[in-house]
Amino acid sequence: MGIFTNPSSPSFTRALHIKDRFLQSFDSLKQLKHVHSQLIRIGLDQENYLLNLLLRSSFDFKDTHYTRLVFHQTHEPNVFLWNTMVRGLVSIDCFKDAIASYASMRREGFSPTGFTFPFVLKACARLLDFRLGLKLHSQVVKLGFSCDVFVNTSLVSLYAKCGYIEDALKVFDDIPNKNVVSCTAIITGLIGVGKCREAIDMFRKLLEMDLVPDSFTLDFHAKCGNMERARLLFDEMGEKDIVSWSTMIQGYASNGLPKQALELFHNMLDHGLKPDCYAMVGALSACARLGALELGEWASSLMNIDEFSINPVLGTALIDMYAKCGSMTKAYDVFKGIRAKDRVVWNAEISGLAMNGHIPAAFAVFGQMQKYGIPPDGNTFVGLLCGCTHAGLVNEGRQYFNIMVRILSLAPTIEHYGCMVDLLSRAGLLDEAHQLIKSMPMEANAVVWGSLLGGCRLHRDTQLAEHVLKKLVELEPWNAGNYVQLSNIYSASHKWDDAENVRSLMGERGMTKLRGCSWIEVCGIVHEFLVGDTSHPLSEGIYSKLSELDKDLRAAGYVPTTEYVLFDIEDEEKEHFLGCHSEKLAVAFGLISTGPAEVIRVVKNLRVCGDCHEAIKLISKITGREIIVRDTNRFHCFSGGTCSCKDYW
DNA sequence: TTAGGGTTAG
Repeated sequence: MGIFTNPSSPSFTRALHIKDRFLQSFDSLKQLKHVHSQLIRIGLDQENYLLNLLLRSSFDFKDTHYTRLVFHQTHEPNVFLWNTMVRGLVSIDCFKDAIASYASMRREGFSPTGFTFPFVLKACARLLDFRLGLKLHSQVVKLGFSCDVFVNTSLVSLYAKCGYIEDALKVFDDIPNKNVVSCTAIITGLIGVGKCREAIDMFRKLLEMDLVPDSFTLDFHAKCGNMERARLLFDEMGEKDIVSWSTMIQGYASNGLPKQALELFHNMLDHGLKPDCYAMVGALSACARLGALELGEWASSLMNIDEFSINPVLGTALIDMYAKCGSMTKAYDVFKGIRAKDRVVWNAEISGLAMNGHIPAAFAVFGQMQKYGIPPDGNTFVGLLCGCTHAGLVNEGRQYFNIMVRILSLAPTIEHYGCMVDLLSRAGLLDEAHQLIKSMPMEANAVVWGSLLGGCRLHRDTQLAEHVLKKLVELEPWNAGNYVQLSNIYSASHKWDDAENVRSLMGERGMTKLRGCSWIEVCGIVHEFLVGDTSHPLSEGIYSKLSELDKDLRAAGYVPTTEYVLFDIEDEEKEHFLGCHSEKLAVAFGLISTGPAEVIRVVKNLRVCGDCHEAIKLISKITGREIIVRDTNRFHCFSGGTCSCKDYW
């Protein structure tokens, strides 16, 4: 007889009160333990119903020591308690323990219910234990659960995850009352084993029967890059679950729409939903793209900090956010805290250090990675080679490339060749870079040719540049950037007519240059500036700060480097044009709107201009401020009149 | 009077 069947019992009201307490969530394990002590005090600590609620809540804090204590203090556990134990262990990723708990339950003579199997089958699927799966399946049949849609869906998922799609299909076909969840399981299974045609056929069939969840279709549109269509569907959805929100946020972030991703993230919070791991990764990757450190830190604070140590995917997203915001000290703290560092975690740290110009540290972390026995992969070497490129370390780059190919037998991808071409081109070894492109086992893409073109510009090789440009135009005739770079080369060599011809060609083909744009985050708000922008509410203050700086800069010996201007116009006009490049506007805004000890962090959508680079170096000296500019290629940390890139970029 | 399967990430 349960406590709630007898309202006249003196414990009834107290038990009801405690039951209500369990309906609310607990902020800490301490609060939960307090309720547990109340149960003991009033003599209800053997009341299985209440103990079950306590056990369930205890898993929220991932403290297996305490959950076991609660379970083992029960004199006569019932099947509900056993099920909660198995379910809880699965929920905190302790799959082997969950299976062991199920085995104990059987040993103790308890017969599993329809609720037991989905939990234990999930543990089995996560461990990819096909043999155990077969045993469990036979128990399902023996105990008469072969018509239960929940149990069968778990079996479908288990077989599919283990790669036995035929068995999964057999179970699926026999489900009498298929629903949206069981259909999702089979489509995912088909995609997982690469049976995409079958997956699409199934998708179509189920669409007709209205058995495809909206979150699935949403993800489909997002993965195809069609965020407008995804948004339409999302807005039409009545009940939006956490998966739909996360899918949308992630979709925006991975389709280059970080502002929309963060807007939706805020929206989700306004709807009273707590972000899950997926939404968090989406939000962090949006912040990383925008270089929005404050926003990224705020977002991460919405989740228990331990989660970032436990879940390496979350940890990596946070490392990446800090790295892309130029805050490697914090990125390193996160890196150190991650308990089970997989290869991706190590790679993120190495790439972060490399892109921030901490090259010896990147090499050292690589050394540690090897010491811990984590085998590097191609991505590890992309990070290392990028580091070599930023520091101009040609010999080291060649060595890493050789280690990768000759010692580790890793096949270089086009990205590795791209890094090597970049490294050689920047160092002025243009012929060698060109030869490398010709010897590549695959066709060079626009990125590889683009690196060589950048080298041609840096080392004033107009002849090779013309050749490269022809290749680039073939590969991507729509890309205005190629024309602009050639025009830059001609302008810098004072070949104004040639420059004009290229620009006319652009005009004829109806192309316009991607406009320079910079962002700066102040008090959690991202401010955007275009070249010559006067739209900002504080525009007057920004321009007056710039003219004030101009005087100080000239007094400090700064001469505008007019060769960075594209057009053949008068020097005075060129200077004016340079004076309002987006990165300078963002820096000036940072100077007037942040405290004197704050670091100014700017992100630019193109490479930082050479003149701005010189000017910002001096601005950092004159104002005594640390200024970090992230461009499409690397970080420039300006301090005391110098830049971390040592003028090599 | 208790609870369940699938989908979204670095």
